[in-house]
Amino acid sequence: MSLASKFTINAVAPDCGECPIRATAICAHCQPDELAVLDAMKSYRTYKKDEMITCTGAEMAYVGTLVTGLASISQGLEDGRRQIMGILMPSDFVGRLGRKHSKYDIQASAEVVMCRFERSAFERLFKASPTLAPRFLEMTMDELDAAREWMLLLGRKTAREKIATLFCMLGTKSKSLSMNPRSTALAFELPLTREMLADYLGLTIETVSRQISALKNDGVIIVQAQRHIIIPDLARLHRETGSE
Amino acid sequence: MSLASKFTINAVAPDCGECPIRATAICAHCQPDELAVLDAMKSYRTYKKDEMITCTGAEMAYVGTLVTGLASISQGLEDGRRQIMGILMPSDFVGRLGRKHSKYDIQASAEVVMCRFERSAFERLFKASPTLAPRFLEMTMDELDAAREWMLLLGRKTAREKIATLFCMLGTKSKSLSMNPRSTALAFELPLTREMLADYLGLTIETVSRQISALKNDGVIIVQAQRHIIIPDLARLHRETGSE
DNA sequence: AATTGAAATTGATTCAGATCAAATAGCCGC
DNA sequence: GCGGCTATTTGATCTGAATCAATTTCAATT
Repeated sequence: MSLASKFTINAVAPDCGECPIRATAICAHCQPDELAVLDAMKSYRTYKKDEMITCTGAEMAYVGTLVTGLASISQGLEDGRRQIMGILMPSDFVGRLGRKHSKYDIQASAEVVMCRFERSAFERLFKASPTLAPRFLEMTMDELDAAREWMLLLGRKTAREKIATLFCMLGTKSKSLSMNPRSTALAFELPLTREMLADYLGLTIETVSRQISALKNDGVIIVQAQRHIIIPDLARLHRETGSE
Repeated sequence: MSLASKFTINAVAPDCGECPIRATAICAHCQPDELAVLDAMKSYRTYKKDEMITCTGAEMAYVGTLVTGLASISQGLEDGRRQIMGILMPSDFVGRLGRKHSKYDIQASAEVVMCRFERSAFERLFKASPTLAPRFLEMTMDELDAAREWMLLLGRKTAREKIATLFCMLGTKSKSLSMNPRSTALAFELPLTREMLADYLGLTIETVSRQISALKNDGVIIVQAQRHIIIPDLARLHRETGSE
């Protein structure tokens, strides 16, 4: 059986030892005994693209880790304006401990597999565990740093700088994952629609589209098939971000 | 000796039992034995108005709690644009555990007294303590929620809504502290200059000033002596925030 | 009370990004 | 390969907030 079918089709929870995000999720530092407890508690669930994982005010029966796919955390104003506060990627944790009702909308933007734990049971284990809390704290502090970096972007950067900053981040991430980190040119697949980009960057889709075109025309990026972005020179792109 | 002179003039650390923020700071849940350790470790330091408590890239020898006064956490773009990511008030914690160098500028906006701990010693105690980490996690999650709420404000609210949202928050806080929470009218002292308001809300000082004047002309707020704000009707102000 | 300097307001104008409105490009099922 | 989608790009115009430019207010000092 392929990994993909194991994780996305059957939604049968495989052994934690085979989990692709074992080293980076909330369970990263768990010892075998704790892992066995989590293993027994967990259940997998698949969410289709665009399905809501939770929404503002809803009771959260489960917390858990995003195993595969992509999701957004967002908040809306009732007139339709929406701001995405974060993009959830594999190994990110979903659910705020100690809170019964969600403050945010969390929506799958691609098919998602979650490794879920019943919330109150998880909270009990969390209190007793020597490894879960430190890892969770670390992850929460990283999220806080990311949120603050985004506040600078939302409050003070121009539309062009916003796009450049996001592409620079995605490029840097793809570089760190790539085989050949010495090469200056690099590429990545944009996992977000123009609408999500707009809601993430505090812009409209039209402005997003125009600024991507402008960066393309200026040779800072190469756009292939709308979603495939090539960065010929990351340092050049970085100079467009307004930072440092 | 008055409390004020104890905390702001001599900067001699008083006993934790007398500390005005004992119940809400990171030490809130400490038992007497732990408190004694913290008591022995702590030192007080005063920062003058506008003094930098730390700045981006600087090594943080100390972490600690803001006891009195007010400070801002901010990040700047080298062309002078600046975004305030948070306002630190008494009982807020300063310093990110596990990080040697500050990512942010932290500046006193009024005379500040900090209750400080040598960073590495505090981190050692933190790992061993049964009460510090849960409290710190709780505080960090609250900061993350606040940051995300601010992302919605920065990315999607109009200038008028931004001002209304901040005033509504300050008004609500002052109401919860007030003697007479039943009264609909309430007042507070704005602790921020127009420049800080602008850097916090992602606006210019001119726009801040214009929108405050507009809310005043529309009877939503009453402004006395530039910094003293009266809210005749909190529900009316809330309707201007764009939320809910 | 007069002086001074910073903080805040107000006015005139500009401009970046939003809004309104087509046109074009991909994509899926048939 | 052909409709019928939806996503995206591009164009024209409008507008909210920024910028530029004076005042005015206030607080501190003399």
